[in-house]
Amino acid sequence: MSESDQSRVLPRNNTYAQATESVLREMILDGSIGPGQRLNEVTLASSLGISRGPLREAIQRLTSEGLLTVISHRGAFVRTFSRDEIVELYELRAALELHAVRLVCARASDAELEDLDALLSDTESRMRESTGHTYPQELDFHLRLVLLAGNQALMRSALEVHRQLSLARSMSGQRPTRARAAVVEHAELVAVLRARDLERATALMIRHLDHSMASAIAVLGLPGDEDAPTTRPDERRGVDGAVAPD
Amino acid sequence: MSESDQSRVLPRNNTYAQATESVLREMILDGSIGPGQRLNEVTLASSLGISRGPLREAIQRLTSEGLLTVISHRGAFVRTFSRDEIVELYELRAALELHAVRLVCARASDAELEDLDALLSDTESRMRESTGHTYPQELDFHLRLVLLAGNQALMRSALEVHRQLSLARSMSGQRPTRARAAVVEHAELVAVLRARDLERATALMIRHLDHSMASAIAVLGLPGDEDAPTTRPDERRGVDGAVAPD
DNA sequence: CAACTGCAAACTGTCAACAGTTCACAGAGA
DNA sequence: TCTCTGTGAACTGTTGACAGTTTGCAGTTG
Repeated sequence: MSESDQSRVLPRNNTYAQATESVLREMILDGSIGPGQRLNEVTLASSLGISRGPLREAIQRLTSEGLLTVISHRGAFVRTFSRDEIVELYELRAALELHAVRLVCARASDAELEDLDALLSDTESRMRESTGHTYPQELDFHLRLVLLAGNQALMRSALEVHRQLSLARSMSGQRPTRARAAVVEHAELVAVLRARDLERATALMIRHLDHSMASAIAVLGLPGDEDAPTTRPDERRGVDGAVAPD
Repeated sequence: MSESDQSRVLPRNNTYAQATESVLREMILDGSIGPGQRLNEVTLASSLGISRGPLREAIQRLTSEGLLTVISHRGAFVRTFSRDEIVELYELRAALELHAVRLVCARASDAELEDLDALLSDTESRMRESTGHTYPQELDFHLRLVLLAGNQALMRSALEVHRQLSLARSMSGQRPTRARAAVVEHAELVAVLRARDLERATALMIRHLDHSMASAIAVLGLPGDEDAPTTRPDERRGVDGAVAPD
């Protein structure tokens, strides 16, 4: 057996069900299907050129990932998110990414942080020239940060949360307006990380996520608190549970 | 329509695929199937009284949950865990539960914390009388704590990690020997939580998880670091990335 | 005796058809 | 006109059969 023949050693990945999972996920995340929309199994299967078996298996996987909701005998729907669910996702994201910051501060090499910094200024300059086409699906800054933490389980969870938030954002047709501010905050974060200042890095990450969450909720507008939309308007808690000082 | 007829309002949960998912998960977690073991689809399906379709859907779900591993054309296997994977899971668990501690400190009512405390001393006394039959699948203390954080997304992730760690532990036939010490540490944690001392609560949780991880790895024994089992024996990092002082 | 080749059994991947449920609409009755 | 009921189309849930792959074993060859 030749050395270059890798098809035997690493798990082959060529079943319709697996391929369908990826394709479907893309269709959901790029808006081809749209939140709340129902997946018609026979239509979708024939349009993908497969039968309903593999399609249903893919649907189960994506349901576990939180991108679909299935109701018995009614079908699978692209998931929608309430305001509260988005807040919950941001809190979960904070849990994961704040821990990632701790791990990165303790483990990442100076070279890795330098790479992250370089990639950031690259993004910045590309942003200045381009007229706002949302930069291609290159791995998001936050996910790169989590990647540097060197923990695959953590990475998997973070990826899942990011996908859900990405879907949630797609519920509004609007484009992100906070991209520029975000890049600045990312740069600040990397700077203190390179100085191995865990305390300030944590504080910056909390602030950054709070801003991001506020923006996401604002752009989505509405669903609001179900029970008390106006009774206690000032007590907005941040991703770490503390009441924002404002 | 009568008021007591709830079957119409909440999503009906009666498909073979969904039921099979629960049954299979139980079989995996209680050791009926055992880590590394292969799931024969035709045997398992007929023993469950269903066909392979719903079974395969359940397998996909449990694979997403990290309890199974499927290899194309070879089948689904109950997952096994390397030493490194267990460390990663404990780090992820730390991310989730440390954040839960923050949220609980900020949000949980005194009454809720009192309930947690009561439940704890209840467990303690039951432990003293019983001769070590692992107390029934009552919701683990840590999961109750996460529940108090009031975040379903966080709870779901924590539950998934706990299930994986539960499976990992089952790789050794041995019973947990650290149960008594754990209960004491739980009590300490609740005490400082009731005092709303976030800093000490965090520190206690980190210590507790470090102990738990050490115990889990010790009881599992072996796989060890692949590359350097003895070259740098002292540099053992804890769940928060810091090198334990010890 | 060791290693390679070819075959057959066992199993997974996929499909098409059947069974049961949901939903929308037409028609009857108040 | 509005509400209720029944019916049928559309769709999901499930099944059994077929196709393709893997794996172990027997036979062969060096």
